[in-house]
Amino acid sequence: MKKEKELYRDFLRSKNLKLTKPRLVIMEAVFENHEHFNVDDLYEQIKKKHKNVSRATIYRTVPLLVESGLIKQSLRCESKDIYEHTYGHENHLHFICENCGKIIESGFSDVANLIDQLAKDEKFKISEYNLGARGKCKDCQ
Amino acid sequence: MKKEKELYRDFLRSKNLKLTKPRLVIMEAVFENHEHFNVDDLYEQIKKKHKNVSRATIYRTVPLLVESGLIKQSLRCESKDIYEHTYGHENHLHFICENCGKIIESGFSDVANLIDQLAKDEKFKISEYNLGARGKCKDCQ
DNA sequence: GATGCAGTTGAGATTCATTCTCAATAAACT
DNA sequence: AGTTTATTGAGAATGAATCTCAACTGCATC
Ligand SMILES: [Mn+2]
Ligand SMILES: [Mn+2]
Ligand SMILES: [Zn+2]
Ligand SMILES: [Zn+2]
Repeated sequence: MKKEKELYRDFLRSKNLKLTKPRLVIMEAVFENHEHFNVDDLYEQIKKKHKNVSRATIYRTVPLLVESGLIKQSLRCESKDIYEHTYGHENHLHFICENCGKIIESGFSDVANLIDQLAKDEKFKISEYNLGARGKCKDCQ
Repeated sequence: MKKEKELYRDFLRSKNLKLTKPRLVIMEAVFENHEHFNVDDLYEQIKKKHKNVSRATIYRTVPLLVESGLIKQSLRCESKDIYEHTYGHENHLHFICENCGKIIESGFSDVANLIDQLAKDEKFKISEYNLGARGKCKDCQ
């Protein structure tokens, strides 16, 4: 079984939640592509494969995927919360173009090291970084 | 005249916008306290001083304040956009406690320098940094 | 300090992402 | 298979943010 499915199943079990068909379909869709996505993107992607799941269920499942550590919420874009699967991927930061909506990924570890130091100074325990910037991509300036 | 009012007036003039009473009331309210705020906070604050301004006008004015450089949008909190006046203040990043909601401010420039370099590599023009982390403050661990 | 014009306001309607409700259904365990 | 308990889908509800438009106001000009 794929590592992420195992992790998901164990996570659900640990919370007395059931590994249902919709929950599996959603999780698989999330790992099917490597783009950042919002709930509606996911809904359409799943619909295209004729494995329909309601929006309500996607809205309910995404927070579970976040809690399980498989995906992370990213900077919001066009008034919608966006996510990306992060399990098995390097941390990185996001540059979001305010004009065309494009998301550019960039390095992370140097920035994270610096912030870790600042957090340490404040005795703050980081659980999730929120790092990026808005602006104009090179095509939109 | 206060420096920020001057800057505001010049900004408005440069865009052929009028310095109206509501716009002035809102700007003054923003500089009256040093907390992070959302539109509703501002609305209530202004109402308390009996200088009522409609929510619609606040929603219309806040983006102008952002564009003028007097305030910045910060990390959103409880599904609402939050802001802080930044004119005359050092840039800083935010550590948000997931438990008690406290916002801790910390240094910035080293982190910004690093990110500036990464953005330069991508030919990305930053208009707004979005830097911080969620986690637990020292009192909540 | 009256006039004209373009930008502005407030109130309420509207949009739209997200959350909620609840009756019907499915997973998990014995 | 039967029992229990969580889950689902459809649509209603919520609420932050935006839009509409008739009445109003800042401001430049005379
Ligand atoms: Mn990413
Ligand atoms: Mn701050
Ligand atoms: Zn762009
Ligand atoms: Zn705390």
